[in-house]
Amino acid sequence: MTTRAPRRDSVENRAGILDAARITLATDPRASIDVIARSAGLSRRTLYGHFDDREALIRELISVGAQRFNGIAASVTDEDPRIALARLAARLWQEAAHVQVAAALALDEAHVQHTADALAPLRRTVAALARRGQEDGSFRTDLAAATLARLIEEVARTVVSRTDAASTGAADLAVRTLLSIAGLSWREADELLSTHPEIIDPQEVSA
Amino acid sequence: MTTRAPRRDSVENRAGILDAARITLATDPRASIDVIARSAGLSRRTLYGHFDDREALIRELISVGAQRFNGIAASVTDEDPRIALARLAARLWQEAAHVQVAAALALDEAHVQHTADALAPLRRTVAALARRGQEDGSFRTDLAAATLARLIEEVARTVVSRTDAASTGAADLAVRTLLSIAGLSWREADELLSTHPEIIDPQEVSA
DNA sequence: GTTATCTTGCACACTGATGTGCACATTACG
DNA sequence: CGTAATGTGCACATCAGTGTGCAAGATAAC
Repeated sequence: MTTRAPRRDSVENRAGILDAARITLATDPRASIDVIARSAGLSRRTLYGHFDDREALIRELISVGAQRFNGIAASVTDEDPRIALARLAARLWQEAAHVQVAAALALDEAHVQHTADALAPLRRTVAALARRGQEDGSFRTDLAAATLARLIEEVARTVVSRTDAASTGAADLAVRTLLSIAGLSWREADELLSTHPEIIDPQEVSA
Repeated sequence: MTTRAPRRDSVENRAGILDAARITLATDPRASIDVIARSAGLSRRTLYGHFDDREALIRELISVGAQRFNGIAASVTDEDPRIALARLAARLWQEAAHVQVAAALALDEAHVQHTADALAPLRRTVAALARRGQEDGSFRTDLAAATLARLIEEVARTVVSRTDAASTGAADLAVRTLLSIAGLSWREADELLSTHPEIIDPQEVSA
């Protein structure tokens, strides 16, 4: 009665489905199961062997993605809220492939709740950042901290989902936009990014 | 063979359907024909008497809304690009009821093209504004004019569609956000709005 | 090489939505 | 009032998508 180990191809296929779903749903959040399965090189029937439901597939996608995000949020420890925000935006941007689905699914009425729950840690990070930024005078204070945090989230989602991730300078644009929203003048943001070039292009550290 | 004049109730019902569609689709861009018809107090069958198609209904919705928008864009004639942008944002915001559908439909893959075409004049206005703002040094110059214009559009759409239009200060938030995106520091935006309170609250002119 | 595990195609039942035809009732218009 | 124009309910055909059952074939694990 000793259960056999799961087959290698099976495990790969499951991962393949998640990849395909990530890519496909980023463009069209309501792509059919068939399209997803085909784009993973599998049959629709097989997909149902790996996931009970469309729901199940999407929930897993969200959960896995959210973990990634929350991990990134936790990894940003800069004292200066301006730098922290910039770095957070840049790191999330590097995860573009993963971010886009999240951005698309976050608007889907059916998954709003799950997404919100899964991203709670990230949201807390942003909220704390907004508060700190206001306290030390580097962020705008014409909006309540909560409002500012919300605004940052929404604009981040927009920039991520409505920008061609491949285009050059996209990460730069995203970071600058968020700093503007936080209340920095564009010159200030510009100066900040000149002083810390590694934020946008991590490879430049040693250059 | 002389055709009779169209019945009054018929005309009213047609308008009622458009209203209902505007309200319903703003929340859920893929609401069914049945839901729209019912919410207009009519039967699904009747709706098909007024519009050939779901397509036809939506296209008319977009066309009518776009005319409104373009009209507003044309009405903003301030010399100062900062004030022009603020006023444009505020006026569009007052049209919240109409704006929300447009914002929702603009993302719908099936109608992107039509929406884009219909809103071309508004888009041109924004583009010109971005250019002028950069030339006279009041807007940011770290982004190309075209990029800035695009960014303004996208953020505007986000703010409009993701804000509770009824909440107090929502218009204020929208205007401030767009000025930030344009490159103004929040203090500058704050000062601008203090100097021109009529931008956000047109009733205050005589107060 | 056996065998359990996977994949596949096909048929099927089900659902929600679209668009149409038609007969009947209702109502505004002249 | 008479009539054309509208609204309504119902049946129907169609379509796309979901999820399941099953038998046959392929293949990785042991």
